[in-house]
Amino acid sequence: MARGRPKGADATRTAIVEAAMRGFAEKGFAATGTREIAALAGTNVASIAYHFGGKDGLRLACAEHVIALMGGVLDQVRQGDLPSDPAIARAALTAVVRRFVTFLLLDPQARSVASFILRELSEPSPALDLIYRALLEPVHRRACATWGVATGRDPESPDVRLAVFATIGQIVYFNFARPVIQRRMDWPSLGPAEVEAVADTLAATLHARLDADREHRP
Amino acid sequence: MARGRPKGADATRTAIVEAAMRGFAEKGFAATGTREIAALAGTNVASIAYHFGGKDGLRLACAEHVIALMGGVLDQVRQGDLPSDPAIARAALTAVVRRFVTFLLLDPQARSVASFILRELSEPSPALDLIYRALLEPVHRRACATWGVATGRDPESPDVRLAVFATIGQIVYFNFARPVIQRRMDWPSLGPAEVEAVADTLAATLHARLDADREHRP
DNA sequence: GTCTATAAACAGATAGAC
DNA sequence: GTCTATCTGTTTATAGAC
Repeated sequence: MARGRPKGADATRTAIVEAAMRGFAEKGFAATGTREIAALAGTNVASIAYHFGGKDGLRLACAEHVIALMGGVLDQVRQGDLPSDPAIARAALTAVVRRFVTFLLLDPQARSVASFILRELSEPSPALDLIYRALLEPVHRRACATWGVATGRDPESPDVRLAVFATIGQIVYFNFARPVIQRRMDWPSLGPAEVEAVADTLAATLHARLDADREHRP
Repeated sequence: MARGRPKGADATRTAIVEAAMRGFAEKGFAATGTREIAALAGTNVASIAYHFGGKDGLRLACAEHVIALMGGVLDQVRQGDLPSDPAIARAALTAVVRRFVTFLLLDPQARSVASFILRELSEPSPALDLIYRALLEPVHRRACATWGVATGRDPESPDVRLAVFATIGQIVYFNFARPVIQRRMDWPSLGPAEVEAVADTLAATLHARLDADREHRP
């Protein structure tokens, strides 16, 4: 049986998860059938129940896949000691924003990952709990800490936490509103040049906000 | 003509659309069954096919409902002449941000409306075209024009258009990421007090960005 | 216009051969 | 582990009574 993909149980698991990620991202959880996923993964329907216990188990496995994938990108954020100098903290935040928006707009895997999280936010499931604890909460907390160093403010104050959320919101918006943005910007395609323009705009907003924070609360 | 009666055909149409909006927003298009919609609307399954031709027709009818509903809110944005003074333009943008975020977070109808648009962005259908032309494009263009007055920059320059998108992104993020935000902010509920905190943060970011724009490009 | 009953296609889960 | 065949329930669409 030549299927064009590696054999073995582990390869099958991976193939199913990746096929499910594509389906869930493009059409949603309920709209993506197990038969469709199995066919896309080059296997049969029963293997989904065998490997994941059912469709819900597959959804959880996708969440773990998302965490592992995004964790690799964001580990650079969580790793290492907190910057001690405001200027360095500011540069670190800028770098994270640029790296994050580049990943979200250019990496082909990012599309399904972001879409998966977005759908979990609309229809919360146990998978969202997992993603929140392993991904969203630690990253947000670390970003708040860095923001605190950059501005001299209390990192866990409501306003700093909200400002960090607003910054994240800007970034992810450019991912999921892509069809509207491309149309309004007259961008036939969204390549590195366009991403740099977006990153420049987001960095400018970030810098303006950080500077304002430092001025008003020294 | 005999209309406005609670039991007429028009009332049935409205009830079905509103029930469908709730279902589509909470669980998605595919996951919401026609039986469930009919039951929620207090009618039977067959009436959906009778009034809308089928489930797809109901989806288009929901898009028109969204446009009509948001049109009422956004007419306040589009109405009147453009401000001529930078300070007034700045105040106008601030007011729009505050009104928009308050609407998105407090109005019960806004939740399903925003969620419907969000799902259209993930799974584009003919409804998205309609919403873009009638709603998103005019509002964004008007916001860019006001931004131009407030900062003295070219309203249709790529960076202004992107900055306006970023501002919009911040706002809508607080709508769809609500479960994550409530959890991280330790907010058991999201009422007027919490919305004001969000609005303050967004207004601060807006002001910082506008001031930076005016300084660097007088 | 509203509703019941039904049709035809679909879903996810599973038993059992290999 | 992989797969076919099948079970059970649900979906949308529709025919026809009222």
